[in-house]
Amino acid sequence: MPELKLQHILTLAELFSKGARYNFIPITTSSLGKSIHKSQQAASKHLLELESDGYIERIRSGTRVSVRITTKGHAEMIKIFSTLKSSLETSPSYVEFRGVIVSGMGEGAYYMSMKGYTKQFKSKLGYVPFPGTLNVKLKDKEFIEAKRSLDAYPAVLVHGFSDGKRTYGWVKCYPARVNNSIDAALILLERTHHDDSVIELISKDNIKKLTKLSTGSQITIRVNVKSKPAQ
Amino acid sequence: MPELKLQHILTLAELFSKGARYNFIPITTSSLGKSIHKSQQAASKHLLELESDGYIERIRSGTRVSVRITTKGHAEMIKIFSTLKSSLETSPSYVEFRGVIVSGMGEGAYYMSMKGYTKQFKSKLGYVPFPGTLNVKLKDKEFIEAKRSLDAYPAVLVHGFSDGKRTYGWVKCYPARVNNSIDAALILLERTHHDDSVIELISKDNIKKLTKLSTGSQITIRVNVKSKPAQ
DNA sequence: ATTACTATCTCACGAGTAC
DNA sequence: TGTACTCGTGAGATAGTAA
Repeated sequence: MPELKLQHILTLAELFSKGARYNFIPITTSSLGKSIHKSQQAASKHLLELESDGYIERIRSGTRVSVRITTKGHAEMIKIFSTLKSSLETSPSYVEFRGVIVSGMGEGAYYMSMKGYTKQFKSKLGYVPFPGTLNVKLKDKEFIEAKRSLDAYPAVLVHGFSDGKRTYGWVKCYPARVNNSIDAALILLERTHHDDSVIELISKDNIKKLTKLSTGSQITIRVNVKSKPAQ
Repeated sequence: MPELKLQHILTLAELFSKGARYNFIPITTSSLGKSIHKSQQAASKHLLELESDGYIERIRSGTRVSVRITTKGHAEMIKIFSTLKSSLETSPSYVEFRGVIVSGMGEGAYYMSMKGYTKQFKSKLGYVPFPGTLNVKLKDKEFIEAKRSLDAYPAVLVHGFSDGKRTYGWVKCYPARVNNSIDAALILLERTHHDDSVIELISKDNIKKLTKLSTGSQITIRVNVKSKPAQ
């Protein structure tokens, strides 16, 4: 918990940038005000307060005023910096879904077994999925919303195709982990037959068998989002 | 220049810590208030404002409220973090003095040539100094103050000694660079004959000859302070 | 040209409280 | 339990201005 007032952070940072850590740096309140996008008066007050709180020292030589950051000021800055750093770093980079298994093999299974798809699964995911998708019903709004925002993240794109009679839409695959043990892929279909509250998973193996789970069981799915969302 | 209000930084950092970057995290305003050391009302207002500014999203499921940080919120946090990071990193870690040469060889030269000192100089600095100290008169207050605070930093300590008749005080040596070209050492004496506005330098060679400077010339001395001041 | 005072305004915060 | 309204207080910012 920093004792340094939040509104002084940028002022102190500016002084650091000017090299005021170990040397007295001449500075005017109006130039400082410009740097921190505040008025001259605000800059003056900041210096006054930083000084009385022991974060900086000041020296006047006639008209010139020079400022140096104290050890305490340095320490305080590091403290805030570390707080932000750790809060940014401890942030896990996956999207998690929780829900219950609703059906073993829906009609999705049929489509996903078509040659036009399986060829691409093999080359892009490295395997031909077990014939049957696992459908998971999301119960909480936050997971449904999370599913909606998933397509802002990079995915493995399996293109649609045509078999002469009709066309089949694209499939976006998000490598995922089920119950922190089974590798799978969460798939988003161009043409889905489910509402937003259901997600579909494919996997090399039969997830239900491997996990000994059945319809009604609760499961957790994690999708890694290493990179930043496209924007 | 962050658009994020400064008072929201710690709130947003707290949400990051709770893992709200990629997932909706359930949170109550009172627990959040405690975390940021503000009231429940303040926390509520922060969330409201962060939401309307587009830094977070919220979802209510009945009584439960979940929060997720948006890409914009993430970017803004990174921006502030980078600002602080660069201001801390660009900070040079030396103390600089500027002044004019005032005398070639003062009485300091006599003492510094005594065996009791030269033996230690040889072993601790690696050389026997040129017989003669360079005295530099500091004109600006900030340099005089900088000299005073110098002894908070680690130095090479040359112990005092006695020759039977009298004792000679310790000498603190701060490895330094003159005019960014000559290696030397700024020395602080236990018993000095100068006032605070004069610094003394010793060097392996004759600084004046090497730099072709003479009494009255302006010179710059840098003393590295890699480590943090003792405190 | 400076710095920093005074007055004024805005807004962040907490207390109380409705829902 | 929760959230978030209103209201009062005071801190932070600016304009004007003295020195």
